[in-house]
Amino acid sequence: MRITADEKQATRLRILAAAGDLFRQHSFETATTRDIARAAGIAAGTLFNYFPSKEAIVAGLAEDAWGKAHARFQKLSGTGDLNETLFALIAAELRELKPLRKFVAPLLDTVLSPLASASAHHGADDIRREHLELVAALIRDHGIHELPPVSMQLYWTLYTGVLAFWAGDNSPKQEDTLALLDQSLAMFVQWLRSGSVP
Amino acid sequence: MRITADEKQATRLRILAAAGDLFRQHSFETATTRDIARAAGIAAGTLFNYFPSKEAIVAGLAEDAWGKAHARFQKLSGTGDLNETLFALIAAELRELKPLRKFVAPLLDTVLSPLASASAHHGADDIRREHLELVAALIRDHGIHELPPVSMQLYWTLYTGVLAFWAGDNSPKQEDTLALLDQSLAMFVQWLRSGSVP
DNA sequence: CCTAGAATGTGAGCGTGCTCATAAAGAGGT
DNA sequence: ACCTCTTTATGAGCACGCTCACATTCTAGG
Repeated sequence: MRITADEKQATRLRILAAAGDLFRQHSFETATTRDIARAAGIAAGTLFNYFPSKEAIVAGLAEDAWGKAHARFQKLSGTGDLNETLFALIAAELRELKPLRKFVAPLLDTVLSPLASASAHHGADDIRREHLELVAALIRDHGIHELPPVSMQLYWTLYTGVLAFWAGDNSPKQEDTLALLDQSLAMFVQWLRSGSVP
Repeated sequence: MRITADEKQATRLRILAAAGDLFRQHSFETATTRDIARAAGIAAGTLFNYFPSKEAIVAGLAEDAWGKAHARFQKLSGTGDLNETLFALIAAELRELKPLRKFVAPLLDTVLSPLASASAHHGADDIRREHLELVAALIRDHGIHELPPVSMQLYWTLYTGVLAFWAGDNSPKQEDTLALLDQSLAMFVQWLRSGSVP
């Protein structure tokens, strides 16, 4: 049984589409892997030839969204101050992630504290690395070259905190999240500057 | 079948002790609820008359530790500045939580983003409320009365971030965690002051 | 064509956390 | 003593995520 790369890619996309639909209609917990497999037209076990775990399916959906957001951000990357630039980046991410808002929580538990778990989670780790490299580059571009050692850990904590809040934010247009994001970045950038000047 | 409150309390403590031992010997995931029940001398189902979920057992262990830490903190609550006071509080907590360090991670996933889930998790929610009230009181005691609206959300994000780091910190005496805690509090307090002065 | 071998699909089955109908065991009234 | 009623303990059983021995399907070499 040999199958073309096209067919494999098609199956992968069918799984992602089916999973997205079911996660939206039900929830991450109530949509079972058996349901997803049936909706994608494959056997229950086959699902795990494509994704090593249920969470990895969400990571697959999320990776797409993050990729799109970064592509879009690179294009209109203006020349505001650091605050505004970071805000624009994360706002772009939230925009792309919006369809996944209700079921990204499982990912946060996985992506969150991975200071010890180097490459435990496959797709999720890439998301983290890519985002952090992008942010580090932006910080450098704005003239801050000597970061306090724990800077990026602190940044990541604040970033995931905003995402966690956003996932449960029921204010009209998730405007409460934007307020929290604004304050988080203000605090972080102020601290960055005060730490690198002396 | 009626049982004295003493017997119930004794069973509860036997469960907590057995669970603590097994979580330490194995891990949160590999120690099964059946194992815990057998070690406590009860049937598998009886366990769930005492704790609504496996995570709730960890919450029970943790609640004890947090309580002890707060009691100890109240006694030697000196009159340092806000930074030092918060550092002392959290350091006291970490000291008491140390035996649980390897398996508190499941709690963080539960306690972490609970901005939406009002009272979803029983013991865990109490831990959060108690800690936040204590911190809010300390902030007030140090002359800061008008908190920016998202202050406590930001604080909680930083606090759980430190705990998550600590849970996976393999540096000699978890000294890396203390460095992160120091910086986190410095950033937070600096931001608090700059926000409440104007 | 045929056949050997490799890659992928399949679903029965495992161990898990947790539930629920039922059994067992007191406390209180007569 | 006896019966009733309430509370707790029990373990068979459920649905889940995931695994693995096997079936199935295609390619390649003759």
